[in-house]
This record gives sequence, C-alpha cells and structure tokens, in this order.
Amino acid sequence: MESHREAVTSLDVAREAGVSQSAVSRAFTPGASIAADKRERIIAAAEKLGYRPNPLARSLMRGRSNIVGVGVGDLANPFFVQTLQLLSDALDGAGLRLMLFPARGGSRPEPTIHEILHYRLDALVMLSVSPSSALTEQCRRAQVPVIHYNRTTTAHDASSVVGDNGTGARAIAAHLLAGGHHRIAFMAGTPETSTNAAREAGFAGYLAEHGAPAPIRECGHYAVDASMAAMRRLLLRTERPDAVFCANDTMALAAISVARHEFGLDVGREISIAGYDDVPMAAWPAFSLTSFSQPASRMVAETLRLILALRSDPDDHQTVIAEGTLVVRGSTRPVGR
Amino acid sequence: MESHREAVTSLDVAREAGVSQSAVSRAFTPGASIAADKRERIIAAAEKLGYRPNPLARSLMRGRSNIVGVGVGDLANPFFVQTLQLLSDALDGAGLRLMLFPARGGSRPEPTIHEILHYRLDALVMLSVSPSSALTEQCRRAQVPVIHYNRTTTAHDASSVVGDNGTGARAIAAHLLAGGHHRIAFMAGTPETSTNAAREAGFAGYLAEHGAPAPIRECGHYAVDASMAAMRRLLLRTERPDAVFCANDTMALAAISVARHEFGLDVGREISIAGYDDVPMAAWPAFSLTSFSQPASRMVAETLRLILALRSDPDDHQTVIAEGTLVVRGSTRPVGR
DNA sequence: CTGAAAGCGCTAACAT
DNA sequence: ATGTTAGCGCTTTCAG
Repeated sequence: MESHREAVTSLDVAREAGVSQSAVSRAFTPGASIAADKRERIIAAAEKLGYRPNPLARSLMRGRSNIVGVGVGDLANPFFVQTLQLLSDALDGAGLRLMLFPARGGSRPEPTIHEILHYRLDALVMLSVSPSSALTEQCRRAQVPVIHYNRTTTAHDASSVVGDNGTGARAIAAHLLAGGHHRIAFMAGTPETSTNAAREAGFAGYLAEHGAPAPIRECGHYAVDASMAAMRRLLLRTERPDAVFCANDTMALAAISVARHEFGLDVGREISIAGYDDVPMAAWPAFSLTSFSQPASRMVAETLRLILALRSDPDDHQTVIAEGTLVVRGSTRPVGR
Repeated sequence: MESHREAVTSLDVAREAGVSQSAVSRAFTPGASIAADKRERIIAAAEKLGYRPNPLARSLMRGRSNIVGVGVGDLANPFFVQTLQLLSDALDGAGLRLMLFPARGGSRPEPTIHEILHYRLDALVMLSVSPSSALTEQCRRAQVPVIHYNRTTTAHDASSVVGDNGTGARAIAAHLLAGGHHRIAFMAGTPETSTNAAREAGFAGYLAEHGAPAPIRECGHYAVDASMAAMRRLLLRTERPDAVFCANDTMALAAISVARHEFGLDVGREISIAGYDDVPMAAWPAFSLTSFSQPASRMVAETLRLILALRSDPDDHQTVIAEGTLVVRGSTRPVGR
C-alpha cells in the first residue's frame, strides 16, 4: 500500500543511502554539519529517487514558509505590472515563492488575506494598495512584516519603498514653467493615496514658490475612464489650460488620447501633457509622453533587500526612497524656445 | 515558554471550548459530522482567540494544498495581465491560493518550478507558455495536473483552454477581403506557438479558398520592438500591403504606431490594420483597433471549472475552446462602401 | 457523534 | 559528525 501520493520521502532516501533520516535532512540544509562524502552519497540517492524536501513539512517545522505574499489592486496600470514581473523574477532568484492575492483598494476587508497570513509568510508586500488598519493589526499578531510598495504609511511597524514623489512632481512643475505655460492644471489620482498627496503637494508647492497661480484641479482617480472624463472637463473650460500634469502615466495617456482625438489638439504644441512613472508605453511614438521615471527595478531590488533583512530581524523596518529622473519627450512644449 | 510563534492552535481552542482537539478540526471541516451546537461553541471560542486552522499543517495532512501554480512568461501583453487579474479573482473566490512563478518561454528548464511542484498543487496553469517535456513529466510524477491556457498541447494527459483561433483568423480575413483589400499581409507572432500556427493557418486558408494571393509574411514575435521592425519592413516594400493582420493586439498597436507616426499613413483609410485579443487599449480612440475578441472572463471561468474538476479527478482532462467575436473599429476600412 | 491515538514529512534539540 | 527522540498543527481512522 502506497503512502499518500506515492511521494518520495526523506526516509526513502535514508534507506537508499544507508543513513539516518535526519542525515538526509541535514544534507539538504545549507549550513548543517555533515561530512562532505556522506552528503554526496545522500544527494546521489535523492537524485536517483527523484526526491525533494517537502516544502510544506519544512515550513511547518521551521515556522517560516519562504513565501512572500503580494497584494495587488488594479493591474490596469502598467507600472504595477512591470513591478510584479520584476518582483516575481527577483523573488524567484532568491528562492522565495510568491503568493498573489487580490487586495481591493481599502474597501471592505478581504477575508482571503486573513487566511493567507497564516502561511507564516516571510513578508507581505502591498503593491500600491493600503491595507486596512484591521489587517495591519492582524499582520502584527501573525508576526508577518508588511512592506508598502509605492505607498508611505504612518505606521511605525512597517517598511515602505517609494519613489521621491515630491522631487519628481517639482521637476515636472519646473519643466512646465520653463516651457512658458501659464494656465497649468493638475489631474489628481485617487485623493486618499499618499502618492497622489505627495505629487500634488510638490507640484502645487513649486508653482506657488515661483509665483504661478494654483493649478486647476480635476480628478482622474488613476483610472482610464475617469481620466478621460476629467480631461474633457478641463478642455471644455472657458479658460482652457495650456498644460496638464497627470499624477500618473495611465491618466496621461488617456488625456493625450482625448486631447488629440476628441479635441483635435496638437499635443506638445497647443497643449502640454506630462505624466508620472515612465511606463514602457510612454516611449511609444504614438504618445511620446514626458514623464518622471520611477526606477522600478531599483525599487524592486530594495524591496527584496527589505524582505531578506526582515527575515533575520522582523522588526528591522525601514523606509526606502528611490530617486527618479525626468524624461522629456514630445508631449510637452520644448523649453529652449 | 511560548510555542513557536505564539500562534493559536486547535488545542488552545479545544481547551477554551472544553472539547477535544479533533472536535475543533471537525468544526472547521465542512462535511464533518459534529453536533450543531458544539460546532457553534467551538467557532465562538475560535473567534475569541483569533484562531484559524494552519493551512500548512492542513495541506500536509490532506496531501493537497489548495494552491494553484500559475506560470507566466512576458507580462508585456495586456491580454495576459487581464487574464491574470481575472484568474486571481476567480481563484480567490473559490478559496484557492495562487502561487505565481516566472516560466521563461520554453528555453532552459527553470529550477524553481520543480520545487513549486512539491507543494502538492491542485493544478498548474501555464499562461501562454509551453512547459518543456521534462517539466511535463515531472508534473505527471508529482501528480500535478497541468492546464494550458491559450495554448493547445499534443499531450493527452493535460487540459487546455483556448480561443477558437482558426475561426477568429478567418473572420478577420473575411472582413479584410470584404473591405476590398488586395495586398494583404500577415504579421506572425512566435512561430512555434500553437496560437500563431492556428491563426496563420486560418487566415491563409480563408484567403486561399477565396482566390486571394497568399499573404505577405513578416514576423513580430509577439513583441513590441520586433513588431515595429517588422512593420517597417512591410511598409518599405515596393508593393506596400494595403492591409495587415497582426497575430495579436500588442503587435497591432505597435504596427499602428509605426504606420501613423513614422510613415504618416492614415490608418483605416490608406491602410487597414487588425489585431487579435481585443485588449482594453484596442478600444482607445488613439488606436480604435479592429480585433477579434477573446472572451477572457469566460476562458478564466472555464479554467476554474477545470481546476475544480481535476481536484476530484486528476485524470479528468479536457480541452475547452471558447468562441470569440469580431470587433470592427476604425483601424480597418469599412466594408459597406 | 465524539475522544484517543496515530501519523503527514520534516527539523531541531539531545545525546552520543 | 551522526543517530535517536520529540514534536510542528493538523486530519483521520478507530473505538465507543
């Protein structure tokens, strides 16, 4: 009678290699003390039998799963997709598993995530979604460190990785002012988010400091449809803005689309539009979007670093701020003339 | 001295409720035989203590993890992203966890996935990536059923969910012929993939059956840069094509971009461009891409159905073909005139 | 229906 | 360095 699922266990390997079962365990544990020749014999036997340590049992014993939970909201934003891809590669390279779950943006608390926590996750990364305070509390109780990605947090027992939103937004403001614009608008993303707050504050702050009027404001909620609607409202004003800074690229691409195809405007001459993130599509000739580039790969690398640090010390929380660069393209009026 | 991670165990709940530990287990097992009032008392005690069954231990005993592995290749294609989002929601709704891993397209066998298999996965879904034959064999040995998404397979011990590529491609061909086109081109995706093969065969087949010459062929490898290059080659021909069918939308959007912005062509009048998948961006005014719509949500629903079916019978393999619809937009010359 | 007992496959003391 | 012995937290016979 076969065992559970006819799986090869460490005991099988032990018998095959003529050693104890714990020796097999040690052979598969990096730092363990075991004679080199013995280890090799065991590895050989394991290979022959097609053995692999059962990660479930291992996690149960170790009290740690080697799994990182990743909560995502709307994947419509290419910046998150890019991040997810990079993160999936990075974790894979570090021998960690990635458990993905939908984390609806702050609305009602998801039941699922509570269950996920009990996997003894090495860390929980929230990709541009803010966990409810209840969830945060649950994480603390379950001893799962939380890393906020692209969001800051007031909580002191959480890490976060963000771009330098204030500086980025100021760079955009400077660029638009230098381009000779006077009626400048700001298209906000979701108002409650820290990214939007920081970008808006930096943008408006720079304008104010340089004697420009406060920007006209519309809200696109980081969504395509809402941004199109917001852009229409902006362009139907009697005092039509001559420049629009959208709080992310998704909104900016939608805005360009509306300006060009619905209002027949020559983007980059009659109106300037700038975004934030520098997603791959921003570089397409169809858009040629001026944007502030968030260094996704560096941000992900930092996230991995935090995860590894938190593995050794779950209380070693940090906030990482990654610098970006302004990428000037054709969607904004050139400065030099 | 605290236990491992000061976690609440079923034993704690048992003591609190004054029952045996196995009773607690039964209270959390849907079909188990336990008195209703006793169950309620247990649930109450569990709630009070903040208890949840440890999924690791549960999986270890049950020999099944409630985890579905999902292998993804390049997430640059919005169709896959959309699918991933839908799948993540669907699995979540069914109480299943989603373990994401990067599965490089068919190149060398990834070491990671071999490890993932040992989680006693309920299923392994390959999103538009073909597993190596070695991997397929491993899955068989580990008793993990494989589901190919957007790919057919010759293997008889695997399921697959695909769109009706032949029919879709023929619909595009019919639409282009009806539009009065004569020099028709086909931009291929990755040649080795079953999707490309089916779309190309359907397209060329329809043209041949209707007396049209075989399509001019270039290859865009389902990638943006390669597609832009391919489009340039097509448009630099002395006999410039007046219609191009791209094997997916990613390539078609890139093609539009090149035609319009590099060659100054009026897409939809001077040249027709059609794609496949009907990704969200296809509907943007900036592109207005005629495309054959793959019913992503239905395909994902079918995938979930297969997963659940395979849970009860791991050998119950099926092939599901989902029908789509032609979505005519402005990027192709209208038929009626 | 319910409790006691035997593991799932592994790791981590504990003694050699 | 190695084998033996306890468990990790749970499910599942097995008696009753």
